[in-house]
Amino acid sequence: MISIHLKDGSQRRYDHEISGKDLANDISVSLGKKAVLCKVNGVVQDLSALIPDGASAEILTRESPDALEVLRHSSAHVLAKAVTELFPAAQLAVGPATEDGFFYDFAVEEPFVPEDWEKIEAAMRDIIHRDLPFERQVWTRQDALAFFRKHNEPFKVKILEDLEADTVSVYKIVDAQHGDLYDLCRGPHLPSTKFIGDAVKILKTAGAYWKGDKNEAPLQRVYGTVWPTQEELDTFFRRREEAEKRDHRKIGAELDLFHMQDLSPGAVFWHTKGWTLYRTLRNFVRGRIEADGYKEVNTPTIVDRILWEKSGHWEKFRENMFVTELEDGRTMAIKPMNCPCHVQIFNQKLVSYKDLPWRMAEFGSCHRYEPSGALHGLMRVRGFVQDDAHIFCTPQQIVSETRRFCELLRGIYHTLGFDTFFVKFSDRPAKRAGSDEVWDLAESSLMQASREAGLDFTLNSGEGAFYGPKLEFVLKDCLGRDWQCGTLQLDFVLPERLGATYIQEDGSKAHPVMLHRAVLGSLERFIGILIEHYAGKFPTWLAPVQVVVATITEEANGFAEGLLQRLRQEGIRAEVDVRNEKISYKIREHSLQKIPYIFVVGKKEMAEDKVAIRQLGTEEQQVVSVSEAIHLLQQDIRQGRGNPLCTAA
RNA sequence: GCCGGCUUAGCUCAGUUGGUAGAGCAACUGAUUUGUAAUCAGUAGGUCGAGGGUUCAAGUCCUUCAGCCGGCACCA
Repeated sequence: MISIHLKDGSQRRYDHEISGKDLANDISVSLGKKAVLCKVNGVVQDLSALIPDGASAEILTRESPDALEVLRHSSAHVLAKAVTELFPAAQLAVGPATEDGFFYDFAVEEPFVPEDWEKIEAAMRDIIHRDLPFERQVWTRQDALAFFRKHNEPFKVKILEDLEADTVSVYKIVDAQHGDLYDLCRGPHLPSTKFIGDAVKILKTAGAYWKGDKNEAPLQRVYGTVWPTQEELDTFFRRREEAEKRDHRKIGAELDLFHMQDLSPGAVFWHTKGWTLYRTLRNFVRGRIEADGYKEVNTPTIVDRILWEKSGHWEKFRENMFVTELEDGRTMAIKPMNCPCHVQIFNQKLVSYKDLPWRMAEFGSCHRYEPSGALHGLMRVRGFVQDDAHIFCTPQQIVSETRRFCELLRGIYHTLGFDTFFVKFSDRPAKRAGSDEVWDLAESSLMQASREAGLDFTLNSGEGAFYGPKLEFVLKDCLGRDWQCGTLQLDFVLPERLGATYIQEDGSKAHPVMLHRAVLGSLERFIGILIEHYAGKFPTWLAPVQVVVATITEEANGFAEGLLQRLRQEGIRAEVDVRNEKISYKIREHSLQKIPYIFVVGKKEMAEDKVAIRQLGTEEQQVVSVSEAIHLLQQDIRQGRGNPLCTAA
């Protein structure tokens, strides 16, 4: 006996075991054929699934949020069908739903070109309109193996060979006209292709490898997106356009913040305004960490390979390091990270347990020879500065230091305009240093510390650093995109490898625990994120130029210059515009440059020792005395964070 | 690094079937002294990413390399 709760509030009871077909008929009647899926005991199923006795089931339409993944997965199957219709030689690999769409991987003789996208999309629409049923079948693994071998689908065969189950479910898109498509799949799927609807679009194609391994077969991946309604599809594209408008590479050029060029791929030429932003951000973090008990240091950029061999980086990251041979035969590496250098400072004196925790910070300039294909504006560069620090402490201090770090991080993110972030816990990777016992201890310590710090985290299995487990702090920008920035890594390995010790209370020596941590990650990347988060409209305290004094006529030039001096004396980043141009022209130009304030001065203001203030994003003006104007500006700067101009799309 | 695409003036782009480059904005010069998102006129600006090849002739076709873009892989 099961009861089904329908969306319209009514309830249906069945006193016998029923099949999805019964259910579909029944629901079709009661919901006017809108039902496409059911949720049984919280799990989304298609209507062909049997519903066990005593199950609680709920009917879903394709518009239900629970059905979104199914909608996308079914679309991936239709994509597979479209491609096999157009390219009969294509072999199917896998095709899952993604965060905002789906893809399918194919082995094809010729890579897809953009002209193919339209053909594929048209074929998909045709399949959708032909309304072909999805039919679930259960086969023995042996039958499935035989079938896919016979039909020359080697990837499906590989999947089956790796499976242990005796039976597998196979979905068939029934198509008497052009041939059925059988795909190995757990499901669930929509009842038929028409339920996918018209809000579907092929986005792009890309190269990929079977199982993501470049030693395996090369594949062509076709990406698409699909939404329950056209409106949602439109919103999706509007969002992408908004993200494109905010692209830090575009805004960086428009606002004259920085440039990059072939001469040094993956390195930044910071222009004055960008560098001002950079220094402002760095000094802000510097102030926060100094207040939190960190001691800043600075270590060499070029260091003998011996150190990197000891730390283990040479073995693991040799290919990603810039290396130089000296005349005397020594091999030096440009430092890819700061930790081994910090240990050298730690090792320069005899450290007592009383000196711990020692919070050693560095705005460390690092260089990594990243693969050319990985470079992406400021987001992934070869030369960057980390807001790095290493906390040398005792095992007993791990919890309190973790908690302390989380508070620091929360405060910094808040001031920078990010209130939402989440945490990932990454445990031991396959390739690692240190014994399993050490890893057991490190993971449990960090886990406990995270809990006690009140962190809500998700597990990111196998993604830890080679020397220890890590926490990753991922923030969300005002477009809802995720950016991994902060990190806290627990390390029992490096102190031992590099011979770091301190004297314990009983006079014996012990290796300290090392916490690697960064809040922003890389200054370069974080500025990229800030640019996109604020769309270039930085809060006043961060803005490279905070105010422009703009004159209306030449007569006011002297007054404007005087005002400029006064503003600069107050520590305000001010510029003056005395060009022979109309005021509307100047307003337009400085507004496009996202200058937070324009102080307009003409004859009237000069006579009364006043300024007309115009704030970015508003059209009103306020005429106030010069001292009041400075006060208002300083108040805004002090207020720090916040920016009403940063609105989500 | 892999797959695909792209590279023409400072920027955004156009350039027909191969016949030695064009627009808008910016820049510069002059006029204009202006009241809150573009004043007018004129001038100048290009080894068409770099190298090699095909051709009477290459921005256009072929090829090698570099960089960039979108993914993949990588990310201490």
